[in-house]
Amino acid sequence: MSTETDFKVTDSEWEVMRVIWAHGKVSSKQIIEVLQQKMGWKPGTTKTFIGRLVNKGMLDTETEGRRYLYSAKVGENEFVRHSLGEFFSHVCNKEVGKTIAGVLSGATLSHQDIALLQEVLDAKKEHAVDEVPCNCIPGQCHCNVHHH
Amino acid sequence: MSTETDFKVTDSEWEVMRVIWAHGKVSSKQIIEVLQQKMGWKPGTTKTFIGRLVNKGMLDTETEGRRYLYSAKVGENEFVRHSLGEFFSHVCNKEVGKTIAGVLSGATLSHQDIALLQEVLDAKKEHAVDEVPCNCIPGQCHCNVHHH
DNA sequence: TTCTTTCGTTTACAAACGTAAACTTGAATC
DNA sequence: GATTCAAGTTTACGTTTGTAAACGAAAGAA
Repeated sequence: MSTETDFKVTDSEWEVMRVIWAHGKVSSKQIIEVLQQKMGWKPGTTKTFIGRLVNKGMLDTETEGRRYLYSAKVGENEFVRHSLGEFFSHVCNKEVGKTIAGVLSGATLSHQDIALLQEVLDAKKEHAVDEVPCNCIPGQCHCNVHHH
Repeated sequence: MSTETDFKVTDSEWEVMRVIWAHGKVSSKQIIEVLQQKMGWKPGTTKTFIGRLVNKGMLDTETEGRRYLYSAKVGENEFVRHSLGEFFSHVCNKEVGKTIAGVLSGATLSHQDIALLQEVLDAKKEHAVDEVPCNCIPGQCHCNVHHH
């Protein structure tokens, strides 16, 4: 029963979050409907995830008569950004650029996206370094293998 | 005891994988050492994770005398790319560009990285679309909320 | 050859997760 | 008012994960 937002949700819970983010404020009934469609979940299943998300402190609840209206305590963008950051903690800093280039090349992008990316990239050009320092411990990445 | 590579590892197992990728081919002793350092894991803990990775079909084992030398069945890049793809399955296609721009702006990049990214971006410019189609089901993203 | 070290395998066990039914309680209906 | 419905809460239960000790067998040391 932590009151803290620990920012850690499972894949299933993420499905629930997306419905909530999409609506902003939504009843369990609606969440259940959407996920019954997409995931084939029984109402009870969705109820469990909603409950767990409330416990994890990811959701705010607003009483509407007898029922609750759920809303997210953390915005979707912020959440995605945070999770991506966690993801990249598994990757050597030296590789981040290439990794991003990888996703980029696989993504479908609009002209607007490209303009935005170009902008960000241009800004980056200003502070580019000659070599990104490796942030891994010895033995956990190629930059720093302890060859016996 | 699946023999299939299911490409799904936990955070802890990922730590083990990184050591293996870094070395290419490595003994459990070395893995244990590295992770005792980084994670403070007891040898038994690391052994468990190695065993589970073998079961999951993520590792190849080569007998060297009595011991094993472990190596990854899947390359780190391929794996990271795959995992990132899974990650983005939680995000509306429409948002992918902005999301990438987000990580990009937070990353430390080398001149080389930037050159590569510029290249990829330029290539993307050719096939940019006017609007990225939303790939979400109704009710799970802003593009497609079912307003009652 | 016996003792000890080493390394893979088994077993352990609590917490988290996926999946869901059962229960409770206030509300709406007959 | 009794019955039914709807929604949140409890309980359930098998699997996965985190964390590790115990065990067994082979290899090296004495």
